Amino acid sequence: MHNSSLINPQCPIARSLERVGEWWSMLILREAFLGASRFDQFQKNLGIAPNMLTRRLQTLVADGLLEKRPYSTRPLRHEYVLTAAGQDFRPVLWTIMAWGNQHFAPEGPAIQLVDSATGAPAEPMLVDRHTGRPLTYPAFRVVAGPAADARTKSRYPTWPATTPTPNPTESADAPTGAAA
Amino acid sequence: MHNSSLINPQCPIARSLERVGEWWSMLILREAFLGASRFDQFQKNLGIAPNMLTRRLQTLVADGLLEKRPYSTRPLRHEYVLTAAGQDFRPVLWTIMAWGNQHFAPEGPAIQLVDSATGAPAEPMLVDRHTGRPLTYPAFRVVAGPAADARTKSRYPTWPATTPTPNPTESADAPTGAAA
DNA sequence: CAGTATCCTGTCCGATACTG
DNA sequence: CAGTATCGGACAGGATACTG
Repeated sequence: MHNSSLINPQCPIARSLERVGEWWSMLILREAFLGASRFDQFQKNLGIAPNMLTRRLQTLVADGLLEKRPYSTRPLRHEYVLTAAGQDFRPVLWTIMAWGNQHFAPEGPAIQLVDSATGAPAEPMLVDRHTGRPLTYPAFRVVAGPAADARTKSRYPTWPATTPTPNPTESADAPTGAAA
Repeated sequence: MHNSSLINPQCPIARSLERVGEWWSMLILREAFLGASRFDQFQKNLGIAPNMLTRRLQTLVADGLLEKRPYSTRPLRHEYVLTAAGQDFRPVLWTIMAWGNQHFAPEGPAIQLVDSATGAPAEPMLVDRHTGRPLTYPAFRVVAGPAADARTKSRYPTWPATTPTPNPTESADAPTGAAA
């Protein structure tokens, strides 16, 4: 999408999608996590057209997920390495991978997470970093945060649950409370 | 993308992207988690053109993430509810949300995860479901799984680390081992 | 209210050719 | 090897009109 977060410019999901929503972007990041850093590696491993690779690489750099830095000066050559923000995308990729394995890999996983030391397969699960409690629904839910604007507040409950101004179209069919 | 997993048809990330890679798909799922189920709700909350909504809803139903079921018979009306596979997408959305809040919300989070009972903000972290250990890199890594084909095996290390047939283009610059 | 049908535009993307 | 330039096709997506 071009314009994107027309209605919910604040939504962190929409904002993330603006950076990595294009099809190739996530796959390029996947390759970066795999160890690729040079133009050629991305191109061969992905089978992406060079002009598209250039474009996606540029936007990823512009968005601060990859850093372009010279590894040779004569001739001038660059490699593309993950920034801290890019590195932080790893859990997202791992979560997506787990979801894909769960539902779209009837033959079993083609790739999977394992303990590097023992090789034991690991299964990703979300917990709260502070308490360690599993992040399940409806024990946890998504609510408006401190920076929420009026529109966001009207669409997401606020906490504490002071019967937030309900969205008329939704209040009827969200019995236990809505999330995400 | 149309054709998509040209080179890595096995990759669970690519397979996931085939289902939810279109821009609107994830946002529609976000709305579904928020409680939306009717055509009108999706349309109003997203500001999406009705024909696009129809298309995306159809693919999501076809892919088994949403279920279309009648809630009225005269006139015939349908609602779109999350299937089990759709519900399982919630951790993905929450992880993306956390990443977006981390890096693209300088003003603070507009929405956030909280404990439904206490309202205490929660911060998602990935752990292994079986051992509870934090899924960090490089303690954990992505390797070829049991269903990996030849190409996948050549691109991902296998475990135990019997010096997997290294990808010539990558072996040089992946010192500690590559992941994801 | 819950969509379907039609038309149009933008751009993602692939293919190919070219350059230092 | 690491890209840039150009061309064309397919389709996502928007706008609008229409229906029971």
